[in-house]
Amino acid sequence: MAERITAVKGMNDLLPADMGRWHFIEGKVRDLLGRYGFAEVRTPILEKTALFVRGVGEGTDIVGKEMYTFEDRAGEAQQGVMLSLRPEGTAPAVRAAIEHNQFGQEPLSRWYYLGPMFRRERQQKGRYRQFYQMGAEIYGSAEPFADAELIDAGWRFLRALGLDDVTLELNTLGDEACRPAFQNALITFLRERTAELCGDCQRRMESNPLRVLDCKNERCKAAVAGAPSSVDHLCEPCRAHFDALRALLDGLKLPYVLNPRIVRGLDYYTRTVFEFVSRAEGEGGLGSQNTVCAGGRYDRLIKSLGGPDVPAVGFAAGLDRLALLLAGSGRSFAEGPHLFIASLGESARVRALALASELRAEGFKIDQDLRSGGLKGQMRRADKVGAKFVLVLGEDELAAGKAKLKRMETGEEREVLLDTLAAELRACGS
RNA sequence: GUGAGUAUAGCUCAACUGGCAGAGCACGGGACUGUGGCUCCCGGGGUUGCGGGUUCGACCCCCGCUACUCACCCCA
Repeated sequence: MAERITAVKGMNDLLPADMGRWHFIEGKVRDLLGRYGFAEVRTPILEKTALFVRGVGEGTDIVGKEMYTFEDRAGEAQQGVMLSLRPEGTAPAVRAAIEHNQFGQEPLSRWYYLGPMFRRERQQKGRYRQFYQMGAEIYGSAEPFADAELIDAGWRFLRALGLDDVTLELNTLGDEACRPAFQNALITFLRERTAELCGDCQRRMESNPLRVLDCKNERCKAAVAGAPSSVDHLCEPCRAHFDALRALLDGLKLPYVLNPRIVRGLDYYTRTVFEFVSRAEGEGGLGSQNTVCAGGRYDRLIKSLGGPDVPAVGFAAGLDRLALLLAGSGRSFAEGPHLFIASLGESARVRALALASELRAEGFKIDQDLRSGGLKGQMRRADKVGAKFVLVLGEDELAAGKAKLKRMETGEEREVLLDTLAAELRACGS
């Protein structure tokens, strides 16, 4: 036997049995975001590495050590260009918007994307090297109304999935006017308590002091309990923005908790940041990877990527994690056929093939067993694939232009004319 | 990148102190000649992750490797 070639580490096959959940999630993305006026954009999976270095931030872990990067084959006279599999969706969407002059043509745009992202991390529950993200972005409004509508869209999306134990956590990071002062205050505070911090945090103090606030170590948590909060160091415009957003969320009856420990891992965020966190625990939960959707405002990103000075706010949701939550919910997302046609005898088989084709053309989802076999086996098959109805087509029925239509759920069965079968199925509410 | 745990049938797991590798589910068939689910019966399926060592004998003990899982880190 030849040696087997297996999938690349951290990259999962989504098998047909999983797709019911995924279609459900993707359907809700299109439905919900469509209602809010978001239009889909699809960008390439491969981008120039420079896009992420500039857009996401050179110092971030994502860009610094998690990207799949390689040199493109060199052309005739030029050097190869460094390319990367996209690790996130915002920078590519912004790149496309700039490239196609979206900002020159529409002062306000709502875009969403959906697709695979790649990060070379050590995988664990809900964290894979190829994973799927949906993201929504609003370009062109600096006002808190944009933040509020976007958060509302994320909230309604998660509710539409039936995820009730998800909570919204909110924070603000300030902007270039007030964040430096806050960071200085924080660093001063931390320096006085260096001895109480874990090794990781002593390192983070210099590299990314905000992260110390997010440490799970109990001693660190205690040490930073009285740390300065970004909310207390906001400049006047940032404070007004945050207060207005909170009032708008209250008006939307959208519950949230303030969490000063939320810090985003991407450099481009300003002002508003938020996370939707799943509180489900145990088998159906997500363990430590429980942030299911997260985002914030990034007013400087478009300009820093060479576009006009246009403000933006957006979020991304991890679809693998949502699928995991749905899988643990015990709900069924089976996509069974309307009708399974069971045929007996060669001429009935021939008729069944044509009948299936006609009904499929009418819009019905039809299944049949393509192997010859007894009625029992075909019934079992129909049950297994979750068919709502079974049509039993034998030689006797065929001669009379009839067949028996059985509703699987109740077992009731009655004769129907083949000519009126489509109308019958429609009437049955299938 | 760091730490811990696990590895036996497609899946979930058994197998006493080292003594013939098993069950449930799933799959196929039958009980029921043209009626699914429930029940009962039968069946196919295995290099016990890989390599070495100890032993009369290894799923079991020892060493190495690999993979996976969870956690840290990071993030959605």
